[in-house]
Amino acid sequence: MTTSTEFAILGLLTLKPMSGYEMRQLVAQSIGHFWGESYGQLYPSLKKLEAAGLVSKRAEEGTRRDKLIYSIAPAGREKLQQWLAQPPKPQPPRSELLLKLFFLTPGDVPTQRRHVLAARDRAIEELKHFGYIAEKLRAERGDHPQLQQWLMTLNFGRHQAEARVRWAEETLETLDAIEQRKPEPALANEGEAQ
Amino acid sequence: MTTSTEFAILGLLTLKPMSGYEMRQLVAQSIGHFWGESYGQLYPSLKKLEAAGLVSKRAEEGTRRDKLIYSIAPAGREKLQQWLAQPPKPQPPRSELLLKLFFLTPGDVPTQRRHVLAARDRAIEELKHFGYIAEKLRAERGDHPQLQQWLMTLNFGRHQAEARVRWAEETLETLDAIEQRKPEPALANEGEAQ
DNA sequence: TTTGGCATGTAATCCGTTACATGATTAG
DNA sequence: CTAATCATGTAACGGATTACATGCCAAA
Repeated sequence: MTTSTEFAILGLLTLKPMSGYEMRQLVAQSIGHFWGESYGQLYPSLKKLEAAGLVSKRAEEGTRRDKLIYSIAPAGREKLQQWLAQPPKPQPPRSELLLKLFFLTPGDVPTQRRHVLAARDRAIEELKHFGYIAEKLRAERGDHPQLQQWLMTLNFGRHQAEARVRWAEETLETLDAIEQRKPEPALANEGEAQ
Repeated sequence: MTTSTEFAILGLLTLKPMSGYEMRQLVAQSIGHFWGESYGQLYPSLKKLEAAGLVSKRAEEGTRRDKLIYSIAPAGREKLQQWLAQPPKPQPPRSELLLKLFFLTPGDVPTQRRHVLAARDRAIEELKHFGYIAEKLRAERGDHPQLQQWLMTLNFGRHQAEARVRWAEETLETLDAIEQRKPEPALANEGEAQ
């Protein structure tokens, strides 16, 4: 069986032959916003792929420690193509943010606000980041045949982030309205004037 | 150590005492769009929570097999409150859809279209579902103190789904434009008329 | 009578991160 | 000299799903 991590590796190797170390770097820069891979996953997977004849390895001696450069083999290309054509399986969602908002005490509006605000700020940061990457791609790789696809995935992230900002702003208004309705959570030393 | 699954359980038990089986059902209906739990996770976690004194168990004999009803203990409530106030940790994203779009052959626009279209349809379905749930909640639980929070989490899902629809529509246009630019992938028996 | 829902649980397995181990090279 | 980066790997652990095992009751 071939896992999605292994297919991700095969995909990366269609860009160019590279080492496990380079892969990790490239993942972080290019597909980091929708995919992650750790060394603990990469190196064993590369061994498996080599054993299965889907990639080939050669050593490149450099000034530092020798690199092990992997290339995708014809069999690997074929398997990858088949996989790419299959309908992607949706990953099960798991949002601690929503879990916390769902279960917080209704009266504890301040904590709800804090969480929503933090989420909004994160989304805004992401938005900036996406804009920056898109710029850079268009400038430096404007001729690459896969540029459109890269921009598609970036756009996905952008739309998602924009949605989170809108949601957060809307939710903050709701929370404000709630706080207006019951101004004070009845502290012990208040309401004495009455 | 207490995991997020265990906190989810504690959260559920603030709604009402219930059995592991009921939890599974309730999760699927209420927080299913942002959280999942399986029996293989629930039952062992309940044991752990009971051993830690965070929940209490009693048997309820009914007409069917005896149910084991769990309630949240004061210590559990306290731990939960602390956890709810901590900033939620974002889950690492992993989207097979984007991975496939990223690595597909640039010329293979039909497959890209298929994936994007399927994603759009799924998002539209979700949208309907969210609308239905929101209606139902407002109608049947219009008085519940946590209604606003439930609607917040639903709204999150709605915004995300709307964003996916927008993204898909935009992307489909891009793909159409690409297909226009190179009308035919040069099939063997075409262009003969020339 | 047999299917499906109620009900609890365990075992196998997968997928993934983190920490650890090692060691060379380079920049400050 | 020392911290960071390059570079490869393993081991431990964690978190979660799936499949399996069991069995009762109700409805078709």
